[in-house]
Amino acid sequence: MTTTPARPRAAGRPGATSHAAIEQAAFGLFAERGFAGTTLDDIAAAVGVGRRTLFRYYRSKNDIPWGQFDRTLDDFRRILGSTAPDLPLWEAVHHGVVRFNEFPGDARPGHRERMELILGTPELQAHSALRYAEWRAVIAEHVADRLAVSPTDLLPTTVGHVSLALALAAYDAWMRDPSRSLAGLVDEAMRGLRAHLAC
Amino acid sequence: MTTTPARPRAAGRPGATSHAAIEQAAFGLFAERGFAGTTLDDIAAAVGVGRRTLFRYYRSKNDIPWGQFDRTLDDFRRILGSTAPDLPLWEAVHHGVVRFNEFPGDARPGHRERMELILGTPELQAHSALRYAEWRAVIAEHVADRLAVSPTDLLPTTVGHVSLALALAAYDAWMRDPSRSLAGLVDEAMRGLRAHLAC
DNA sequence: GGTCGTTGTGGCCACGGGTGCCAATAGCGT
DNA sequence: ACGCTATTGGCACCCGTGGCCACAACGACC
Repeated sequence: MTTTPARPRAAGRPGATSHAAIEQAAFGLFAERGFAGTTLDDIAAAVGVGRRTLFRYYRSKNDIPWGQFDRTLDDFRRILGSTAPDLPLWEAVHHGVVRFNEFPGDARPGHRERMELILGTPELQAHSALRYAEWRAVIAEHVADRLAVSPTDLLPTTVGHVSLALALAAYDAWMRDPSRSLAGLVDEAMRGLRAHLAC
Repeated sequence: MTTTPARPRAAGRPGATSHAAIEQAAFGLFAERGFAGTTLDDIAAAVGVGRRTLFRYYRSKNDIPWGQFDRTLDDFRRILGSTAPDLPLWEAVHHGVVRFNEFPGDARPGHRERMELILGTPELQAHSALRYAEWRAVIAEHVADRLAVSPTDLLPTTVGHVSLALALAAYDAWMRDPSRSLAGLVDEAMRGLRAHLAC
């Protein structure tokens, strides 16, 4: 009889904050005092919430700059899944990576600020390895699917690692030259690699 | 008149332990109770030294499994420097990476144990990103040298990232199948990549 | 063999991230 | 009004890390 709501239904005490509110407060403080110079107490105070509560929204301090990356990975899966199946595999994957890194003009500054923080802070560089592993797995699964092999085989994991390599090289360059487009840099990195390997 | 000793001369109180002793004790405990399950107090007690002293030998707990990687990087630099200058660049780099990962038979078990720990422990996977960056820089410098460009240009950094990608894919496979040779896997990863990119 | 400079040691303390526990809270449906 | 339930947030505690500093042990030199 109940209309079986899609969402599990909202019962119990309402949340005191949101991911968006936390990230906004946190990024403000990071910009002011640096990542290491900002304590979780600072952030909690700025959000107006208990320190303990922060851990209910993010697993760790290091996770805050990444936001809800899980969702982003779902998008990535969808992008790869919608590439033309008759495109050569390497082009499909490359295309997916390029599209994944295309941001609408107004989302740019935010994304850049986020990546500057992540790529410029050693603790975060290290932590990011864990996020990258999830990203690589998405690629490996797509490659394994198209080749009908296991995602843990050498080729799918290799393509995952190499795709990440190109993306990170592009980000490195983007940090040095903000005027370039990220997608263009990923493209250029791929062209450079193919020339390097004498394709 | 003094024979101007190469080493700066040993004065002052002698060290109470050594890197080797610490690593041996630490690896034993890690194998027993896991990395996270081993505290620095445990290690210090096992070595018979104050906890504070451990930080004089390693910058952090995470650095213990990596040993003195700086030295290893010096070797790597030497290996790359001694590749034939008439070899195509990509082959020279690839060759260097392969040789860097060739271990004499008796060094194998130790190296494998070390890498199993590093690659199988999330905290260490994350921390390793910092070591990898140094490793990549060695490659980027070599490539930049041979091409007479800056090490921060897109191509050198791309080659650095991609070389690391191949090495890590090979290590992933090695973890799954210890019977394969690491060098052979790096080689196979490269062949797979070139085929993938239709070289 | 005492004194001095040098170098490594290790205890103490403070800070900050992270976790388990649990009582308090605030909406919902009945 | 009452219970149900999800969320909050305080408290205690562990552990890695770094600053500080007194102290130990050696070589050198007188």
